[in-house]
Amino acid sequence: MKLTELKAIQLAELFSALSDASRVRIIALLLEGEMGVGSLAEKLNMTESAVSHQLRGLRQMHLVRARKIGRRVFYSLDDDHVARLFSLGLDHIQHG
Amino acid sequence: MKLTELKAIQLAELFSALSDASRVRIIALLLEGEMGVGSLAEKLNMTESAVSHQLRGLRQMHLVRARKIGRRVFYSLDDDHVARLFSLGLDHIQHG
DNA sequence: TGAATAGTTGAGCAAGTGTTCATATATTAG
DNA sequence: CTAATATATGAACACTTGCTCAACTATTCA
Repeated sequence: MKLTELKAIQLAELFSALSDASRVRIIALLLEGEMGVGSLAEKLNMTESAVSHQLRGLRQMHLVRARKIGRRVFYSLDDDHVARLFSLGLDHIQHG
Repeated sequence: MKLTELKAIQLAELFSALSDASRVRIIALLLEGEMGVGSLAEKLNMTESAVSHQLRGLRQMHLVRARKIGRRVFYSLDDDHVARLFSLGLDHIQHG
C-alpha cells in the first residue's frame, strides 16, 4: 500500500467523522431515513445546538446531506459508503 | 438501525483508532506485511516511542497483533476487517 | 408588523489526544 | 557480570474536540 501523506490525512479525517458516539448514533438514525435536527435531538437526548454542530462536521465530510424545507432541515446519508463503513465496523466489534 | 449506546461507543472507538494520520500510515505499511517498530518508525519518520504509543492503541482495538521474536516485536494487521475498512475509506475520499 | 419556531453559529471551557523526553524492561553480545 | 539494542511506558505539555450558552438568521403564523 502506497499512500500519500495527503490521503492519509483525508482518510484520518473521514474516520474522525465517525469517531464519536453521538455522530455514530446520528448515522444510525439516518440509516432509517431522513430526519430533521429537532427529531434527531429528541431521539438522541441532545440539544439541537449540539446536534447541529455535529451535523456540520458530517456535512463537511460528505457523510450526510441537508435538504431544507421551510424552516426545517432534513438530513440524510450522503452516499452508500457510509452505510457500508458502518456495517463493516459493526462486524468487527460484534464478532470478536 | 437500532443501536445500543454500548455499541455506539464501541463503533466510535473503532473508528477513533483510524482517526489519526500516523495510525492510518501505520496500517498502510502493515497492509504489505508484518514490520518491526523500528522499521515503521524509520519509514514514517517518527520516533520509536511515538510509534510504540500508537501501536498500543491499535493493539487494544484488535486492529494489529504483535509477535515477539527476541527483542524485536513484529506487528501485523489483526484481521481482514481492517483492510476492508481501509479500502472502503479510500473509495469514499477518492470518488467525490 | 411582531412573536414563535427551526436551525445555525461563535465563544468559552472541560476533557481528551499525540507528541516528546526520560526512564524502565527485556533480550542479546561480549 | 556489563553494555548495547529494541521496545514499552509514564509524565508533561500543546493542541484538539464536544459540549453549553447566548446570540443570530430564516421562515411561518397571527
